Amino acid sequence: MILSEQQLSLIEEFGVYQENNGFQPAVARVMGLLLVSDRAELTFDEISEALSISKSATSNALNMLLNTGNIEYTTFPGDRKRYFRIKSSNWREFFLKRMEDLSYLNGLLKRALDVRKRDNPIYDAKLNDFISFMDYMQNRMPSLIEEWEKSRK
Amino acid sequence: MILSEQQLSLIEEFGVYQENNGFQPAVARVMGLLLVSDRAELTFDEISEALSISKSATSNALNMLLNTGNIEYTTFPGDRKRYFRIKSSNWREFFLKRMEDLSYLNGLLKRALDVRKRDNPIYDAKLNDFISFMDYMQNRMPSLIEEWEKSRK
DNA sequence: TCATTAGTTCATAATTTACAGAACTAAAAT
DNA sequence: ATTTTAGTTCTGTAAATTATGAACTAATGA
Repeated sequence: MILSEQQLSLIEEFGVYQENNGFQPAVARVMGLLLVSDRAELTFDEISEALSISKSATSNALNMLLNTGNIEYTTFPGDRKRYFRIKSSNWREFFLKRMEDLSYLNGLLKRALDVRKRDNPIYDAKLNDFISFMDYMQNRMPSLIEEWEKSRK
Repeated sequence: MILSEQQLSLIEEFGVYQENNGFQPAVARVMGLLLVSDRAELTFDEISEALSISKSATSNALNMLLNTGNIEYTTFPGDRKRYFRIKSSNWREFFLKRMEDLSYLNGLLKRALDVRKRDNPIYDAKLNDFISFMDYMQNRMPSLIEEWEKSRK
C-alpha cells in the first residue's frame, strides 16, 4: 500500500490525538490508518506492514478496537482474510460518549457538593453554576440533535 | 484534617476520572482533595499529609496545577504559607476546552476526507455527516450558553 | 547568628506500558 | 499428509512514568 506524505503525517497527528484519549500508540495509529487510507477496508498484513508494527502488536490493536466497538470487519467467500474498517456508526457514538463522560463528571461534582461542609458558601455557588450549566446542556442535547437532523434535509 | 469515608472515596473516584483525563495520579488526588475538603483553601502541608504523599510529589502536583491554571492560591499577612484552592472560573473553561478538543478532532476528520481517495464514497458520506453535526454543535454553542444564562435569572 | 519554615530540586527506585520476537494453533490448500 | 495461511499467545525487555527521600535554598524568626 502506498501512503502519501499527507496521509502519513495525518496518521501520526490523529495517533497523538487518540493517545491523549487513552489509546495505546499502536492502537491509535491503526485507527489513523483506517481513517485515511484510500481503501476503507484493510487486512491484518496490510495494517502490520503499512505501520511497521509486529504481528503481535497488530493482533493486540485490532482486538482492542474490535472489543471497544471502534472497528469491525467483513469477510469474502473463498478468502480467509478479514477486512477491517472503522465502524461507521462510531462517529455519532463518539460524540455521545463524550457527553456521557461529562455527565459522569457532573455526578461526581454533585456528590462533592453533598459531602463537603464548606466554610465559605461562595465556592458552592460557583460549583452549582457549573452543575446547572451541565444539566442544561444535557437536557438540550436531544432537541439539538433533532434540530440538526431537520436542518439537513 | 479529618476526612469522612465519603470524602476519601470521592477523592479516589474523582482521581481516577482525572487520571483518564491525562493527569498524574497524585495530581488528580490533589484536585480531588481541594474539591471535597470542608475548607476550600488548604496549605502545602495539609495537602501532603491528607493524601500521604511526599513533599516532592506535593510540590510537583501543585506547580503542575498552577501552571495549567487549575488551581490558584492566596496568602495572608504575617503568614508565609500559601493557601491553595481550585480556580473557580475553571469549570466553565473545562467545558469549553472539551468543545475545542472536539473541533480539533473535526479538523483532523476534514483533512482525512481531503487526503484519502476513497474507493467507496459511502464511507465519505458517514464521515461528512459527523463533520456537519460537529459544525452545527459548534455554531449553536454560543447561543446555548446565552440561553442558559437567561434561563437562570 | 542560628534555627525554623516553606517549599524546590535532584538522583534514584519502583512500577507500568508497550512492543518485539518466537513459538504456537486451527483451518484451509495442495 | 503436510504445508501454508491467518492470525494468537507468551515471554522478555526497553522505555516511560511516577513517586520517594535526601539534600538544598531562600526567607523569616528567635
